[in-house]
This record gives sequence, structure tokens and C-alpha cells, in this order.
Amino acid sequence: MRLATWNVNSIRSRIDRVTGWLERADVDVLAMQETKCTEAQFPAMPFAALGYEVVHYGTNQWNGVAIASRVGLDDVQLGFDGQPVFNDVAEARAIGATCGGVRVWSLYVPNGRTIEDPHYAYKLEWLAALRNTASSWLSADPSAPIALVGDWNIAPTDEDVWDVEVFRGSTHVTEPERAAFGAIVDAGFADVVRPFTPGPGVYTYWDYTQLRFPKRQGMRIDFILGSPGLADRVTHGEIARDERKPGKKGTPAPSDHAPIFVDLS
DNA sequence: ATGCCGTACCGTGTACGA
Repeated sequence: MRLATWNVNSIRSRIDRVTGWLERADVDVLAMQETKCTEAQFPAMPFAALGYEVVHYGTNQWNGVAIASRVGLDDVQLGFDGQPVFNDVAEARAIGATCGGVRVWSLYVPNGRTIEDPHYAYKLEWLAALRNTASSWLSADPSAPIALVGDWNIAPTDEDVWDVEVFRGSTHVTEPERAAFGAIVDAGFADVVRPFTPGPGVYTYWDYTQLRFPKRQGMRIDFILGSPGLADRVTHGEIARDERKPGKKGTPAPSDHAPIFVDLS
């Protein structure tokens, strides 16, 4: 089974690129983030035409997460238990479903904006709540195959940004964020792509500005974290960097994130 | 100091992103 995740930065703008890659890469399950649309606006038909079921959680033009699967899509949950709210609003940042026997969570971790911003405290609170809830899933069934996948908005080590000096004092690289990410790893969820994509200089995101992509100046902030029951089954991992490349003239821009995926035995 | 690009929204601008 091939399991992928991709921050698509608007599914309506990216639908042809997404379905094109699903076909070319022979993906079975794709978790998406930043769909940036409501349920009514989500383009479900192109997925159905390729044989994928799809579930989406989107409330407005911000955030939005989805899972497409051609190996089943059951027990869908919108948001995780204990997921914090921001300004009293429950944001569409998490959706879970069981696909081909794997419990998949598509996650869009809050950005944080700046370290003084209330969004930063929200980010840390959100990650702590996720750790607690995900930990309870493993306690209930230590051998369960669980995949926590998506845009984590954290570069876990200095090697995961193109120039650490550029990010000094910014979100994504602070010690509390790295500790929050590490706590989830310590709870039993391992980065299952990294062993197949060693650094340095290996990224999943490149800013649209300043020719960051051709200059290979990016960040590694998208991850597939697997429980022991999932990690034991990973036979391959990859970053589909080509999907970050511009299309032909007149075609829509790429997302600023590349998809990443693993193969499971 | 800068949102340089891209996407969304009742919008000719503002919010958001990392």
C-alpha cells in the first residue's frame, strides 16, 4: 500500500496536479492539507472518477484537511479528541479515517505566526493535546498501525532548514516546538520517511518567493509519523520533489509543498 | 523593515502563509 501526504495549498487550484500525481505515482491513500474550501466547494468528482473515495473537513477559505483512498475509508472522525480551539473557533486541521487497515490522520498543525502571537501558544497547546490523544490510541492497542501525517510546521533539527540564521527568532525552529514534536516521537511515532531520504539539504517545502526552489533553499516540515505497528511495515519512503516544479506555460502554479509517501508491506 | 509569490474572500483592498 502506498500512503502519501501533501499540503496542496488550495485543492480547487491544484486539482489537476493532484489527480495527475495520484495516477502517475500509483498512490493508494493521500492525506491532504490546506484544501482552503468548504464541503460544498470541494471537487470530489475528479477523485471518484479515478476510483478514490474522499472525505473532507473544511469550514471556510482557511485550513481544510482531506483523505482520499482507493483501499477503503471507514470510521471518519473530524478533529481529534481534545483538539484545542483558536479564538473560540474549532478549526479544520485534523481528519482521521481507517484505510486498508491503517488508521490515517491528516494533520495541519497551526503555523504559530510569530513567537509573541497567541497563535504560537495555540500551536504548542495543539501539539501537546495531539500527543496526549495519540498516546491513548497506542495505549489502547500497542500494535495498531497508525499514521500521523501532514504539515507539521516544525523543522525538527537545524539540518531541516536551508539556513538556520535566516530562521533565528522565528517560529518552526524554536526549542518548544521541537520539544513538542519530539514528545510525539517519544510517544511512539517515528519519522518513517527520513531513513530513505537522508540529509542534509533534503526538504519538503520551498517558499514561493526569492527563487527558493531552484536555489534548493527549503525546509523539511512535512512528515509521516508511524506507530511501531506501521513503522515495521515500511519498505520505502520518498519526497516527490518533482511535484514542486512549475508546470508548462499557462498551467497553474505548484503548491509550495512537495508530496511525501511511504510503501507498506 | 520588506510577504518579494500565491490563494482566498465582496475585493480595486485585507488576511494568511513559514
